[in-house]
Parts: sequence; C-alpha cells; structure tokens
Amino acid sequence: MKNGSNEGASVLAFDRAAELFGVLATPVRLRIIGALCRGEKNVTKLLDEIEVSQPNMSRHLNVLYRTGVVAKRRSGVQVFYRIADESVVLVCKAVCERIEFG
Amino acid sequence: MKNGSNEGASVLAFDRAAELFGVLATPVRLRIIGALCRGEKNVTKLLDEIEVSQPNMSRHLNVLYRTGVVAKRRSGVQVFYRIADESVVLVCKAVCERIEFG
DNA sequence: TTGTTATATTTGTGCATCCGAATATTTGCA
DNA sequence: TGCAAATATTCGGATGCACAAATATAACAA
Repeated sequence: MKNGSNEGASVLAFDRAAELFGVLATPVRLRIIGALCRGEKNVTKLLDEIEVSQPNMSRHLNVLYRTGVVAKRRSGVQVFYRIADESVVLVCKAVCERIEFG
Repeated sequence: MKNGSNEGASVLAFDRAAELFGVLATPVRLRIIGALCRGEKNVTKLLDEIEVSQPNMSRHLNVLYRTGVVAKRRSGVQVFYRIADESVVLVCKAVCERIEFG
C-alpha cells in the first residue's frame, strides 16, 4: 500500500482513537464516567457507588484524567472529579444504548 | 454500594460496552473498519491497503468477525469481508473526527 | 494427484495492563 | 507538632494481547 488511499482520517487519528477506545475498554472506568454524568463527585462518593478498591479507583481516575476525559478540583482534603469531555460521554451512551437494545 | 443507583445501564451493558471498546482499541482494526466502509473487500485487497502481515490481518479480521463488527462471504479461494454493524462505524467516525478537529 | 494461490491457525515471546497489598502524601484540625 | 481522614503511589505478580515466524487448511486448476 504505502499511502494513496488515505481519505479522511490520518494515521495519527487512528492511533489516538485506538488509545481513547483503550481507555474506555474497562467496565470500571465506564461506570465512573456514568456516575460522573450525574454530577461532580469526590473519590469517597465514587467509592460508595462503584465496587472497587480505593487504590484502583485512584488509578482509574488518573487514567481518565491524563486522557482528558475528566477534570478534577481539590477542596480541602477531598478531590472532586467531573466530566471534562462531553463528546466521550456521548460515545459511551451511544454504545451502551446500542447494547441495551441490541 | 451494592446496587441502588443503577439507572439506565445494567452491569452487563458496561461489560459488553467495554468489550466492544476493547475491540476498537487497536489502530489496525480501526484501519480495517475504515477500509471496509468503502465497500466489501477480500483479504488480499485489505493487505494491499493496510500495512500488516497476513497472519495478523487474518487474526484481526477474526476478532472483528466474532464480535459481529464485520461479516464474511466465501467466493472460491477468496474471502470477502464487509461491515456488519453500521452503528460501530458511526462510533468510530465520531471518535476519529472528534480527534481530527480536537 | 500435484501444484498454486488465498486464507487461517499454532507457537513462542515481549510488552502492556489490571489488580491486591502495602505505603506514601496531602490537608485540616486539635 | 501530632493525629486522622482522604487520596495517591509503589511494588509484585498474574493475565491478556499483539506480533513474528512457521505451519496448516481450503479451493481450484492442470
């Protein structure tokens, strides 16, 4: 092949898209995104809603933060997370609904 | 937690969505999907467009086939693959475009 | 049957990732 | 300063995935 039929999406776009899909390829992270759709929450609250250990929650939140899916805000001892990229939420909703009614 | 705030998406939906996202988390598979958007193609044609070894191509195609993303049809010695789930294509396009203009 | 082209499968390996357990850091308060 | 709660990080092991290389299967033609 070697180029020629590269309409629309660049090579880099595929890499970055795959990276984002990889971030979404974990049930726990999808649950976190789902929980944050209903408003900003601190870690303890998320731990209360989602069954996962505290270190794991912290790790998953960090992955979502580094990839720009969520944002965070410190308030005293607590750290509040919120959705930072609504388009990712739309993609998640689309896929989850597709599966619900598939 | 233990249930209580499970609006909208069931636990299984998250698992299945994560599984689908995992299938899409590989640049090569995204390229295959992109190539098949422009019409049904046999393996040799795909190998001509996408830089990947033949055994790997076969393996990726099998993953896409098992998860229902693509369908296949045998014609003599050749096997033609095509998109079987358009909604997956929409998700890929949405994400790739989001990245292009992000 | 033999050969040839097209496609699939197996095997082994390196690498990334997910997790549990333990520990560290940060912040506020007494 | 010393303590407690909230959150983050490190470490080790286990599992899975993507790849290359080699081999196997399928379909057809001569």
